[in-house]
Amino acid sequence: MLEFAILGLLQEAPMHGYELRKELTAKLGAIRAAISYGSLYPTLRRLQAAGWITEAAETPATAEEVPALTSRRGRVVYTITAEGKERFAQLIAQAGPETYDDTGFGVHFAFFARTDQATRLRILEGRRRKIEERREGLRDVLGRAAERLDAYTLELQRHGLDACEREVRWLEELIANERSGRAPTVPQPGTAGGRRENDSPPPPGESRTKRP
Amino acid sequence: MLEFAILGLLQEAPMHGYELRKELTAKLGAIRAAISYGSLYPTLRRLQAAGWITEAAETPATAEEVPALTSRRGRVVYTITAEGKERFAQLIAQAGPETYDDTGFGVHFAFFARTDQATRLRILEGRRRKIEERREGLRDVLGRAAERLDAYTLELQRHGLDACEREVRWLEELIANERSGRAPTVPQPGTAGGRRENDSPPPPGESRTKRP
DNA sequence: CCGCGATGTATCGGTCCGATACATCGCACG
DNA sequence: CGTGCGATGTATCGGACCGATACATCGCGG
Repeated sequence: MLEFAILGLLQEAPMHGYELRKELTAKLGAIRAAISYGSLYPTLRRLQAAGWITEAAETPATAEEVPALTSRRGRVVYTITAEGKERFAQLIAQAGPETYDDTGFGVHFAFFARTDQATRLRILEGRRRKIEERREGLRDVLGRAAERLDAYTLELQRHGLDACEREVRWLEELIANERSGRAPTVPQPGTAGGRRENDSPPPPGESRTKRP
Repeated sequence: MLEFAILGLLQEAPMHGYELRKELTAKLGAIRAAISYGSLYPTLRRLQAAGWITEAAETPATAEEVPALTSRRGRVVYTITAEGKERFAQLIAQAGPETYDDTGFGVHFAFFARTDQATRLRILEGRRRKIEERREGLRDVLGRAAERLDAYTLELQRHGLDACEREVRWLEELIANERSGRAPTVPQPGTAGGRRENDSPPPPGESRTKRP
């Protein structure tokens, strides 16, 4: 998961670790708290060893020398390689079961702008299926095993069930949107939120095959 | 977290691993998928080493012998000890930061029936605070950094923000309920669930008269 | 009689987290 | 003028938890 997110982010710009974490936190803030350095740095090292990214110590630039004295520990800037981009595309294409759990889906969704429509659709439907299963499980418990559980546990299940139903509806909207027309956002029916100039999406297809 | 949940469950009845997992899945189904055996068994071993639980191989009962031949691997039944109950009470009392993250809160909430009202209130308020912070973070991103993010990422944030607002409202209700009156459930107008002598939660624990 | 799904115990490698350590920089406050 | 403090920045270590896997028994239907 982290590998996927890092590869995705580095396609937008080279970054150093701290920056990467901030961007990651901003982009994934809705689904997970904050990436830990204890996973970030080892993963960066792993990616580098695999050849997906390269790391380069930031040079003091035009400043002649003065490397002595406090031996300033320079920031390490990571850049994605061609193989890394390939790897990212491959990770998008193959959707394993982990693609549909909470974190996996969230991360994939966050990079939908770099995902082709067919894959988007596939992931959305897989996620819906998974949530529907969870929903059925909760309904079962609330129906059949209700008297075995205490009031607090039941309340928790009810809240979870509600969240499931809500997410299924959200996914339905996204799927419908994705199928007919390629609008990326769900139009908010109730709350008339301003800015409707957003209906024309920036991603007409994924790859802005950027020319270097 | 797993330690907490196991200790809590084993206070209701002794169980073997498979059963434990099923009960755990039923009780926590709203917040996490399913406990893996890869964490369950090592944790049981750890708890046993610490003296919180004891394990006993299920004897073939009255069946004289026949231990030979296929050497049936008996089920291992785990029972909580007095020290284990003490440990559980201690884990309830001390609320660290992990008590308020998604999983931690869910597990604590699932055992609210064994938690005193003051602690329940403290946990609910801590959780609310945490969710409010997450909500503010999302609002910030949606407000200030909106143009830096693509439409899909924004939609994800919106959905997350909605979930936060909903959870805060849910917590508010629970807190209000907890404060005035000791009703364990949000007043569900429709379902008149019998037994209202339940207003005093079972702190003495020990309810299920399990008879082998 | 044979497979297959449920029951049941257990390990291994790997991902990720939380705590911790250490170092630099700019700025507000006394 | 210094002094501390929060943001920036890199990095490691132990531990929690997961997913895959292995193996064994049991009842049931084909």
